Amino acid sequence: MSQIFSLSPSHPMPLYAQLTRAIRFAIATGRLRVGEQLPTVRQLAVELRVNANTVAKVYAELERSGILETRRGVGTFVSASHLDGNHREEHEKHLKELVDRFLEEASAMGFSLDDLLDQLQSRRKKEPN
Amino acid sequence: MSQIFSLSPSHPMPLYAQLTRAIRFAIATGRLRVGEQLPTVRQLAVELRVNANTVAKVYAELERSGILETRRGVGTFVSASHLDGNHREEHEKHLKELVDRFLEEASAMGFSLDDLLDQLQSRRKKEPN
DNA sequence: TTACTTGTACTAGCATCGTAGTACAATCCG
DNA sequence: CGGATTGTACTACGATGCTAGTACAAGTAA
Repeated sequence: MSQIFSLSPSHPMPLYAQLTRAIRFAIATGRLRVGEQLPTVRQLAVELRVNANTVAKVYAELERSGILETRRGVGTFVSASHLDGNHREEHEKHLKELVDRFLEEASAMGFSLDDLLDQLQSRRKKEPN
Repeated sequence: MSQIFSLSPSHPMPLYAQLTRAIRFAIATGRLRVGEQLPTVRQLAVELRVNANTVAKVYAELERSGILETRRGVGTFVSASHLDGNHREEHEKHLKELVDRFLEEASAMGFSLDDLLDQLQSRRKKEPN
């Protein structure tokens, strides 16, 4: 179990945000499965050369989001609750919010909804450009 | 010419960013037309209850982006250059970058490209929801 | 030239935020 | 019980970033 996640201290995005995103991504893509245990806060802190508190904050935040569960003295695990209907609704809401922000930013840059759709469509097959 | 732009000091987005976006938006939507003069840095600073430097920074940044032109002792104006081919290419590049960030964030949240497309498609006619 | 208007440079203060350090609390397991 | 392991609370430091203040520079117009 080496090199689970990787952080870039030089990157402008704060460490805790990088880690949050990495964990979410790992779960979303199935690299971390429901019920699986995550590394200990101290363990992960050492591996990532980061303070234990930073990891703890991330775990706590993800628990509030309902995608992790933590039991003291035992560890932190991938929760199953993010699969049920209630959380899927929340998830949908987050998608809407993300798209809202996206549209706002785009329109401030002078792009129309169709510009965005075109650009997104062009990503369907080919990665490059 | 009152209430050109409006800023929310309480909003988490910094004032300069709010103003930048507002100006870009005004130009993109035609509320500010090519060649039109913007308020003086001091004028606008007073109206928005903001320091003149804040406005100046925004004007300077927008000039670097090529969408404003400023002449000392005269004022600041909407540039015409953002219409020509060269700048349209830059603009296209920015769209790609925006979409890149968007896709990254979305995938970290577990959404697929198709999820995004669906959500965007549903915005085509109706605003609500 | 001189007074006036415009944008600009430089600085400092202030707030916010991210991270680390240290000490604490809950749980497990022998 | 008692040691070990887990997550947690609290604090403080450092860095960054935003904004304001003040003084300056460049251009205009009489």
